[in-house]
Amino acid sequence: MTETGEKFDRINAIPAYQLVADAIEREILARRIRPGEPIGTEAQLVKQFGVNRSTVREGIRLLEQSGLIHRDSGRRLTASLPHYSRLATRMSRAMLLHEVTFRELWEATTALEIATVEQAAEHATADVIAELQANVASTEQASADPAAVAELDTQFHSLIAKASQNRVLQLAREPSSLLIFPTTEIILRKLKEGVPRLIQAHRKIVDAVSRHDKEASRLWMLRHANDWRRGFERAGKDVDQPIDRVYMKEVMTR
Amino acid sequence: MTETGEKFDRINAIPAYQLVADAIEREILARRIRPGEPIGTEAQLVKQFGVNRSTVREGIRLLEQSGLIHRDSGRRLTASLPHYSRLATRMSRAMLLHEVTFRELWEATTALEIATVEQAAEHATADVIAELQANVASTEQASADPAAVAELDTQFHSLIAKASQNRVLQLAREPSSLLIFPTTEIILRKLKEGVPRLIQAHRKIVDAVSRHDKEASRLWMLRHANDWRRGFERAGKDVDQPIDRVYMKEVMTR
DNA sequence: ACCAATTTGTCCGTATGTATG
DNA sequence: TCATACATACGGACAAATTGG
Repeated sequence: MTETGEKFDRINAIPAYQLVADAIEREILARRIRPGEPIGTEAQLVKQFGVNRSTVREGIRLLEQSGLIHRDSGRRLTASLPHYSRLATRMSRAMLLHEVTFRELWEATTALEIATVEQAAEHATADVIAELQANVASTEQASADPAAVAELDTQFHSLIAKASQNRVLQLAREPSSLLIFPTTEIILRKLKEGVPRLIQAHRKIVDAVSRHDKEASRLWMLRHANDWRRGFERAGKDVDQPIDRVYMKEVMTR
Repeated sequence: MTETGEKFDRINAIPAYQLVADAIEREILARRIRPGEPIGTEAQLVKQFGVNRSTVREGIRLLEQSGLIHRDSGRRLTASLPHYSRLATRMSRAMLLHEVTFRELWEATTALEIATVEQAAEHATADVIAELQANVASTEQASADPAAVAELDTQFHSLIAKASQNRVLQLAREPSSLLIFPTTEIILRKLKEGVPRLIQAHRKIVDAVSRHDKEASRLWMLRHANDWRRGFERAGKDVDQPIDRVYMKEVMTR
């Protein structure tokens, strides 16, 4: 394979479409093109890069997927901030393909939710607290409908993340939460006592957060997480099995 | 714009290249194409989808970027597991573009590293512990060279994540660690006492993990994190400023 | 180690639908 | 309303690289 007296490195010809994508990406990351600004039309890019139209288009597809560019009202290509949800969805899919277990998900999610609620207790504003209270009220109203409660539970934890005012935590918690919260519905459907316990935990958490009580926030989030895992086990699921893809339809569809 | 007596919904024509990408993605996510299996040649896809080759190629670019498909040694397209590092890099870039602050990064990273080291204390095997000990020994050897120490520090925390045997934590911690660990070098360069303190913390953490002592692991990781933040402040940086893109070159280059 | 078939990378030209001014 | 610009999609072509005898 490799000759003894090699003098030259292997030439790795990078495809032109990749170079096009790299060039545009560099401009955006270096902030020479700001989010919201137009990239230019395909014809302009063809002229600037000196490659064919098809090549430019392939390059654009690469960036489109990563969320760095975005076609505005159908037409113009503009630079954009990659949105969290998009990235989170990809991460979730990767986790599914890697067949992670519920235990792994639970451990990570618990740690992240606790860290998040502690920050929420520190930084929550009146606005967000009002939203949280509204959420808890809605959950009480919907307590007979497991699907609605599960949906509101997901929203509750997103609001806590919003209250934390920490975008890194928001970003880090989203992929696992996307995977784990759908199981809430299954748990609630099987366990009668699930809904009242969930509502109590949520109410206590909102109380603690609104009092800026970090310790109580942490404690109730921990209890909430433990309930959740116990619910999973009592629903007859094995925490060491890969999470069931059957229940994850919502993650698979874009 | 909208007429009063509308009978039909707006037709949103999804581009053909997008449909091609979606179709292939569905097959992979549904496990009808397993990771490692070939997708087929472009010509075959042209025949199956009944679209032009350029269209197929654009669709392929979308999947290529998301990591679901991969060009093997030659040119063949095969399905693949999206690798963590690839996704983590994208997340890191998103954080940079969103101009997150060091404080946000520090809070999230601290929470994640502590959760990770606790799991490591529970699940670490002899193999990984040996790797950790080797890492600490190397760090002691290299203690005069801040760049080398920073590099080994990053590796140390990756090994802790490996020891945790929790892939979700591994995935969740990587984006923020990619951003925060490069600052280590800057801190170490400015603060003489940084290196010995880092080495001591690492040694204590390895000790605690190898004794499966969760409490001690947590404690020393927390101290390590606090050192780090104090170092950042003493190096004259403001924790509430967006992280400096100047120091993040390594994240920007693929 | 050579050769033929296949496959990818790139290019050209063209047609069509549609958003914008 | 209409003209223009632009993105989408198609068909065909050729050179270089890879594959599999």
